[in-house]
This record gives sequence, C-alpha cells and structure tokens, in this order.
Amino acid sequence: MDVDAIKRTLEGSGLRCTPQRYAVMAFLMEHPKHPTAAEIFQAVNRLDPRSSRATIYNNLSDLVRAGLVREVAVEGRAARFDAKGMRHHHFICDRCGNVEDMEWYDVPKPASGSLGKRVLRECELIFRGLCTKCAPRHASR
Amino acid sequence: MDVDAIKRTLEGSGLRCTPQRYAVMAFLMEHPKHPTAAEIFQAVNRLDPRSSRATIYNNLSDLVRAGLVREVAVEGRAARFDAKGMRHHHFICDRCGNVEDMEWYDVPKPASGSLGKRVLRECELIFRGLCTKCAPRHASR
DNA sequence: TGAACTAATTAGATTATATCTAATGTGAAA
DNA sequence: TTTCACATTAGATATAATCTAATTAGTTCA
Repeated sequence: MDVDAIKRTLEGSGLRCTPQRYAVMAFLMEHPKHPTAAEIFQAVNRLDPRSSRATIYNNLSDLVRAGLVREVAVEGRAARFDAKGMRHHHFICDRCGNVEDMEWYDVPKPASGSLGKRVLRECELIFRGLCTKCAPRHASR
Repeated sequence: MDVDAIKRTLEGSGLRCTPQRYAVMAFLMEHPKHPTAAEIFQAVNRLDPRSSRATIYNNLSDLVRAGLVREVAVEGRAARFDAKGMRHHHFICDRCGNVEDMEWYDVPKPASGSLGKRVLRECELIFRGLCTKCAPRHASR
C-alpha cells in the first residue's frame, strides 16, 4: 500500500492527510492485527513525528466516523481497531481478548416487523471461543 | 419470578445465594434492559442490604462465569449486563449506546477449515443502527 | 504574498470504568 | 464450638478514554 493510495483514501473521505493521521491509518493497514489505541500510540511514536495520546484517539475516532476503520469493543479490555478492507467477521478469544478476522458470511436480516422504528445500519457476526494460542492451554485455566 | 426459583438457579450453578448476589440476579431478571454495573449498583442499593461496588462487580463476574448472565461490551461506554433467558441477539444504538433484544436467528457456522485450531464456543449476531428513541432525531445530530 | 480563518495537535489534567487490597464478616460442616 | 472457605466492605489503585486551553499548521482568498 503506497503513500498516495492512503492519501487518496483519507482525502476521499474528507480527511486531511496529516502526518499523524497518515501514520495511524498506515499502521492499521499494515498491521491487520486489531491493535489497541495504546499499541498504535507506541508503534507510530517509534517513528517521527511524535503523536500525543489525544491525537491518536482523535484520529481513530475521525477514521471510525469516516467509515475507514472499525472499532471492536471487547469485554473488560481496551477497544481494538481494524482498517476496513474486505468484509469479514471477527473471532474474539475468551481468554486473551485477541481479535482475529473470520471469513465473511451473509447474515440473516431481521424481519422489518421486528425492527419497528429502528434504523438498521449493519449486522455483525462475532465468534467467541479460544484462539489458536490459547486453545491448547484450555485445561490449565 | 419467585425467590426460590432464583435461589435454585444460583445454587444449581454452584453459587451461594447471598443477599447481595440474589439482589443482582433478581434485578437483572426483572429489568431486562441491559443495565450497566453502575445502574445495578444504584438500583440494588435503593433496597437493603447495601452492596459495595466491588461486590456488584464480583457478583456480576461470578454470574457471567457461571453462564447465567451475559456481558455486552459497547464501544466507548460501560459494559451492559443481561440475564440469559431465551436465546436472542442484540441491537446496539449508535447514538445512545442502549442495547435491546432482537429475536433469535440461527447463525452461520464457520467451516471447520476456517476455524483451524480455534475452539468455538458461541456465535453472536449484533445489529447496529438507531434505536426507536434516537431514529427520529437522526438529522439533528 | 500574507491576513484571517479553520483544522489539527499537544501535554497534561480529568473523568469514567473497573479491579485490587487487606480487613472483616458469614455460613456450613466437622 | 471451632474451623475454613467464601463473601463482603471501603477505599485505594489501575486502566482507558476524553477534555482543556494553548499552540501550530494548513487553506483560502483578497
């Protein structure tokens, strides 16, 4: 993924391509491992320019609002972030909280009767269990 | 739901029926509105006996561990709790964060090939959008 | 160009949420 | 009873995220 492509992606969503915002977006695209805000903060600050914590959070929320990034809430843990590429679902590990991508399935839509006056934006499928690292240790919990 | 039924439910899961634990479980069963820990804390303390914050969290995590209660993480907000009754999915409001129940649909299971060594425990479907209260105000955001 | 405006960034304070600690209380079983 | 594991407590602490007020950078357009 080259610099201009990221720049165009940001600007296509009405976001200025600042060095800090670029760094956040590029990191998310290059590391599809669903990092936390703290991990992104550390990672982008290993390079220049330095970003403050507030900037990381500001930019993440701009990117989420623009629909370029997804925020994944995990019970009892910091939120994870995920550049939206191909459609996919998530697997969340009960033990370590890590989030992994799962292939996409079409999801059953609720009957419009059961939606009432609600406005549906999206459906998301979450698989839960033990990830590859944690499964072998299952017994030792 | 009478006292003995809750008592039996707790003890059937290996949990002592203490007044505080009973109060948390009874509140969740009587108020299927997915309250936060803070809301549960306030509500059960309107009655006797008083519970400390730590007790609320301890009991919630005992109940979750026992499989009697579900914790629902919501991005940017406090977790919600939900006594597991009939199987159902959730609708989470983008605007106010409230969680509502949706009817149950069978969910597509991943092919075992795509699971690898992961151990699947459950699949959960989350619908997102605007709830009945927030939908009319959509434009005014 | 450069004045004026708007968006973005910053360090650090603050808030919100949840967990931990160490002391105390409680109930069941021997 | 005595004992022991479980449960509860107040308050301290930890963690995650947001806010504040000042500053900097980028854009617009006269």
